[in-house]
Amino acid sequence: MKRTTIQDVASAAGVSITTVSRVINNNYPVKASTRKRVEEAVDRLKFKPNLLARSLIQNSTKTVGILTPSIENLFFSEVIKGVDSVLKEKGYTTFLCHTEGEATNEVEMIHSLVDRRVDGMVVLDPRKENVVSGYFEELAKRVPLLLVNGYAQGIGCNYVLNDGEGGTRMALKYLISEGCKRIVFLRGKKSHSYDIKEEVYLEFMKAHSMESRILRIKDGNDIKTVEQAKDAVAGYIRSGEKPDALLACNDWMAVGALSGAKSEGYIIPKDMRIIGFDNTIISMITEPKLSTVDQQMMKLGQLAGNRIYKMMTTKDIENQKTYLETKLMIRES
Amino acid sequence: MKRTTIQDVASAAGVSITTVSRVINNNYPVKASTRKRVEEAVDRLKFKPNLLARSLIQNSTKTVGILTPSIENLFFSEVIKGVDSVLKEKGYTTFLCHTEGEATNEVEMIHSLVDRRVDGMVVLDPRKENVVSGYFEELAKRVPLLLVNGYAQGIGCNYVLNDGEGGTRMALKYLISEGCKRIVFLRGKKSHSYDIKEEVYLEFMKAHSMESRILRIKDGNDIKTVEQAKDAVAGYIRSGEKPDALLACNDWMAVGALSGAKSEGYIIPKDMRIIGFDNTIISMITEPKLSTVDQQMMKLGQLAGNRIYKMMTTKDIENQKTYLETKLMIRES
DNA sequence: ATTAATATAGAAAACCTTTTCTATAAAGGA
DNA sequence: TCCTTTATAGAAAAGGTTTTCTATATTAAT
Repeated sequence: MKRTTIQDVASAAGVSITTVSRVINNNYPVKASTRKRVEEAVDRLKFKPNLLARSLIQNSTKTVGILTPSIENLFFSEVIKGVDSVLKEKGYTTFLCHTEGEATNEVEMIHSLVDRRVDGMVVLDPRKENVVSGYFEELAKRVPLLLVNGYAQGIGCNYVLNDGEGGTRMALKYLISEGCKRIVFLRGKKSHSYDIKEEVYLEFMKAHSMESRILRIKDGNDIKTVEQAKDAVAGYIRSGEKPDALLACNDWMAVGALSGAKSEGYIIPKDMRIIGFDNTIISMITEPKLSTVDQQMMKLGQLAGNRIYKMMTTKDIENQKTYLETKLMIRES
Repeated sequence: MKRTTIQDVASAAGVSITTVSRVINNNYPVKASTRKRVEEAVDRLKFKPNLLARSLIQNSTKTVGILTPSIENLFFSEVIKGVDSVLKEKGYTTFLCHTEGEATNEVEMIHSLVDRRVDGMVVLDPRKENVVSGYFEELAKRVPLLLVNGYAQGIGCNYVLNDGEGGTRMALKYLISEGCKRIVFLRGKKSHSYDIKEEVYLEFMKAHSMESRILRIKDGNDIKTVEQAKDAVAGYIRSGEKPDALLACNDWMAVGALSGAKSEGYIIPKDMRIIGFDNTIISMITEPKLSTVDQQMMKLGQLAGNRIYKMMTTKDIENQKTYLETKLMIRES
C-alpha cells in the first residue's frame, strides 16, 4: 500500500505539486479558491508530507538527539524534561537515546544520529574517554553539539555544567560549621561529576587538616546503588569507625547511607549528619528527610535547550562554558 | 560547510556514484582494485551516507519509535531496555519519546514519528482515550504498531500485555490463605492497568463476602506518589480502621504504605501484610523487604521487540494479544 | 576467428519534497 | 489602446542516495 504523496494531492485538486507545496507551507500567495480546493484534497486524502524528502532538500530535520547514560535516574530525567520543554516550544522534536553509560554505545548512537542528520545533539554526562580522546571536539566541528556536565578541563566544546565543586565545598563548610570532625565521603561509580566532588573533598579536608576517608561502591549511579551504599556504610561503622558526618555523591547513595547507619544503631542526625546530592524527590520521603545539594536540574536542562537552539539557529558556535550554581538544602539529616 | 557526498567520493576515486554505492552496500560485484580505490576515498573523505536519502528511496528508516508515559518509572525503563536490546540486535535504531501521560502529547508525538517514517512503533501504556476513540486501530492500518499493556478489550490492535488480573488474584488469594480479613487496595492515578487491578479486587472481595475498601491518591504513578500513599495509609489507620493487609498498585506506593503504617505504630508484617506490584529494585531495599508481584518487565520488553520486528519484516500484522504471566514474590512484608 | 556468455561499470530513473525560474493572465497607468 | 506591473501558477532543478537498465570489455565456447 503506497502512501499518498504530494503528486496525488496535486492531481486530485487539479493543480501542480508546486501549488500544493505552497498551500501546505503557506509561504507564497495562492488564490483563495485554489487554496481551498487543495486543502480539501489534503484532508480527503489525509496527506502528510514526507519529512525525509523535506529534510533532504531543506538540509534540516528539525530534530535534536539527546544522549543520556540512564533513563531511570531522576537527575537525568529532570534535565531531559528541561531540554525537551524549551526545544518543543521552538518547534523541534527530540529523540532520546540511552547509552547505559557505555562509551562505545555513546559513539555508536551518536553516529546513528549524525547519519540521520539531526540538527543538533545534547550529550548528558559524556563518557570521559570520548571527551579526552578529542572525539567530541572533532564532532563539534561538524554538528552543533552541547555537552552537559562531564569532564571539561581544556576541552574545546560547548558546555553547560553544574557547579558540583561549589556544591561540595558548600556542604563541607556547613558540616564543619556544625562541628563535625570525621567527615567521610561516599563515592559513586565511574562518573566525572563524582571525580570532581572527590577531588574537592580531598583538597578541602587537607586544607582543614582533617583526615579524609572515602567509601567506594562498585556499580551503578542510581537506585541500584542503594543496597551497596548501605552495606558500605554499615560495614564501615561496624569496623569500629565513628564518622560524625557523611557526604554522598547523590541522593540514592545518601538513602543507602541513612539505612546503613540506622541499621547500626545510629540516630540521624544526632550521631551522624548526612548530606546527599541532587535534591531529588527521594530526599523528601526518607525518615528523617535528607539534607541535600540542589542541582537545579530542570533549570540546567532549560539552559541546555536554549543554548543548543542558539547554536543551531545562529551560527555562533563559539565555545562557551556555562556554570549553574548549586544550593544547599538543609532538611533533617 | 557542505558535507561530503557520494559524488565527492566518486570523483575522488575516479568512478561513478553507482560504483561507490555498490562498494558501500556490498551488494554487487566490484573489481578488487576499484573497490580498494573507493574504500580509500571513503576513508580519506570520511564519507557517511545520508540516511535521509537512503531511507527515501528504500522506503525504510530502520528506526522504531518507542512511546512511554514516563522515563523515570522503573517499570517502563525496564521494558524499554528489553525492547531496545532485541531491536538493536536486529539492526534497528530506537528513539524514545515520553508523553508525560498526556493523551494529546501521545498523538502529537506519534504524528511526528509517522511523518519521519519510522518503520514501526511501540506504545507503552497507551492512553485509554486514544485507544477507545479508535485512533490506534486506524493508525495500525498505516504503520506497524504494537501496544504494550493498556486497555485492550475488543480493540483491533496488536498487544503484548502483563496479566495484571492474574497477579492481583494471586496476591489476594495468598493474603486470604494467610488469614487476612480486612484487605484494602491502594489505588494509583489514572492508568488502565490500575483499573484492571481495582476491578479484580472488587470482584474478588465480593466473591469472598469481604468488605472492600479502596484508598485513592491523586497524582503520579511513580516515585512521586510515595508521600501521598504514606499520608493516605496513615490517615486511614488513624481514622480507627484496622486493616490487616494492603495490596498496592505498584512498589512505590507499597513503599509509601509501609512508611505510613510504620509511622502509626504498625509492625509489618505482624500487624498488616503489604504486597506491592512490579518487583522493582526498591522492593528489595525497604525494611522489611517488600513482597510484590513480579511483572517480568525485561521479558515483556523482549517479547514486544520480537513482535514488532516480525510485524515490520513479514507482513503478518494479524491482530494478536499475548499475555505474559506474573509471579508472586513473597518477601518479608 | 567468430559468437555467446560473463564480469564490470556507467547512465539514468526513481524516491518526495522545496525552491528557483519562467510564463501567463489580469490589472493598472499612460 | 498599448505597455508595465502585479497576481498567480506551472516547469524544472535540486537534494543524496539506490536500483534498474544499458554498455563495454573480457573471457569462454565453438
